[in-house]
Amino acid sequence: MEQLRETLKGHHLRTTTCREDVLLTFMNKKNALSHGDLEGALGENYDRVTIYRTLKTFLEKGIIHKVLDDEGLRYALCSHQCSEEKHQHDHIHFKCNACGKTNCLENLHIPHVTLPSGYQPESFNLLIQGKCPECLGNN
Amino acid sequence: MEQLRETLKGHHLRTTTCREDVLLTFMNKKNALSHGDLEGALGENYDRVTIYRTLKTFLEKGIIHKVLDDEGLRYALCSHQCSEEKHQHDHIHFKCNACGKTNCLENLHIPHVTLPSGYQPESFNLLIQGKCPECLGNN
DNA sequence: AAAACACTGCAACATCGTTGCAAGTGTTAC
DNA sequence: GTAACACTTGCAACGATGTTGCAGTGTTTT
Repeated sequence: MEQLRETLKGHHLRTTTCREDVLLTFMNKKNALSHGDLEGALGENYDRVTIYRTLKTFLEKGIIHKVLDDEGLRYALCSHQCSEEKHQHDHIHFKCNACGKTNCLENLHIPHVTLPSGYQPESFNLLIQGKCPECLGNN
Repeated sequence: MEQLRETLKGHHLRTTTCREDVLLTFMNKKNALSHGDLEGALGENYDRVTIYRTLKTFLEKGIIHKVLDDEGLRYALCSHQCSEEKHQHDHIHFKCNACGKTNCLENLHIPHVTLPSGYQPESFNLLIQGKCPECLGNN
């Protein structure tokens, strides 16, 4: 709980109950969350718009990042310390086609890809879809 | 023009002017297109809903596939012959942050990634963002 | 304590995508 | 060619998603 406040303070944000709750939700559920997920979890306490704005603020400050799969947009906590100035997001995300959850695979990096000449890459994002260990275990 | 009809026939679809026009638009513009792009190009001739349904049908039949970047959902022609039964889409997409266009890089494949044990991958999707040759040339 | 600033909720709006239904069109069989 | 059928389209309505302006409230700073 103190840690939450540290995180917010560290990114120059005021600690409000909404921000604490959103951050807490991200830390409890470990997978990526959509606005709808958060609204489902916290919607009785906070306005839809406030949740949108909280996500936008967290994005700008580098607390969370976007995660994309074929179903749409979600968000997940940044693992390495990102800030407003610098984001480091050459992520691998894994989406399970059985349970539908999407996670960051933290400790992998994306192998080098040789692009055709003339292309100047700036960021990489790999989405792998398949079955996650938990779903395979339940067969 | 005949080729269009062949493509539609080959996927067991009736040839209608809307489907021909949508297909033609994909073949002329080479980058990935959103529903909005198509509505802008063809909206005076066809209803919004019809375009949505055409995209949905093309997706199901394997004529186009989804392309995701940080801005949302687009569609692009399938290069290899996909069908209703089988899609092969381990794609690399390049999105230019200057002009905003997203393209498939056809001739590259995604290098092998070793996943933690327990994960069973089924498909791979790599999005690279940066600057495209055309935009770099204009500096 | 007052002024400046940031956050929230509400209302309204814009965009995006879906569904049901009636009318129209392409395809097949004769 | 024509009739019957199934598929496709346009319209209207709806739901979901995301944004903006503004007034009220709470925080910081001095």
